[in-house]
Amino acid sequence: MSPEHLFNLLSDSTRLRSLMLIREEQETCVCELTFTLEESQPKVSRHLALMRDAGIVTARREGTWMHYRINPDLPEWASASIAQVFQQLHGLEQFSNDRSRLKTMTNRPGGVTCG
Amino acid sequence: MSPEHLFNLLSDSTRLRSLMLIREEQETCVCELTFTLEESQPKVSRHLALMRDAGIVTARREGTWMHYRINPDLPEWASASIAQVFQQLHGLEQFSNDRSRLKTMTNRPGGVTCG
DNA sequence: TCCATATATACGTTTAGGCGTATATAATAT
DNA sequence: ATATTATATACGCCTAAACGTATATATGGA
Repeated sequence: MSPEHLFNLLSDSTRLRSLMLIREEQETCVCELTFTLEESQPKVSRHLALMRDAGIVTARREGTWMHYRINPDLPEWASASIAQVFQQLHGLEQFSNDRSRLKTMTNRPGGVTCG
Repeated sequence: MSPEHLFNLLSDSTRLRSLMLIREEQETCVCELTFTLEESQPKVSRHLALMRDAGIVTARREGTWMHYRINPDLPEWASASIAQVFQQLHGLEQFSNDRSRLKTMTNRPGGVTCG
């Protein structure tokens, strides 16, 4: 993955907000993202697929749920850039609002089942 | 400027390479960028105009030359993100090659004329 | 005034990318 | 088998954005 490609993925609102939540929560399923972003399920899935295909996130199935997390095997420049960027964006209102909204969600699927 | 917008600007190769050089050199004129990137003058100018319009770089005229530098008045999250990202990308071959090529350029217009 | 150099912009074309909607797949439960 | 829930993908449409080429603007010098 080239830097240009990474930044292109970060340049869409749905993807950036999703990624911020995924990172915050370690792992997030599609239904949590559609709820939080208030976007349609196909829209969220499509954007997650783009990030998955690019290798920026990985997917894990648990029953009918798909849990997404940031790919732990990203090249150093990529994971460091993401980590630092997200630290800078964390305080912005948009992302703060998203985190708050996710907390209001009921019936969230359980988190990591062990390791 | 939104984070999405910033990342969109960083997602094009011509803009990203230009910005890396501008940051490295503090200030860079259009002719230095067209020489280094081996791209057409209109193409480089167009991309610089996009970054200028977005407020990510500023332009300073000196005779017929236009010198571009990173806008010192960017919001904190933006300037910090750029600084950290660029630190991570600095070692990548593409940008290292660009820096080397710029050094081979003769007749470069003089740098900052004072302050 | 006329020319050369450096840079910017306009125009038309082409491609990439996002969207809504419909539908397909996958797992689970009845 | 069928239904339900969660997710993914396909299709057609529409807009944004990049490109090459031509041209306009701006500065400085003869």
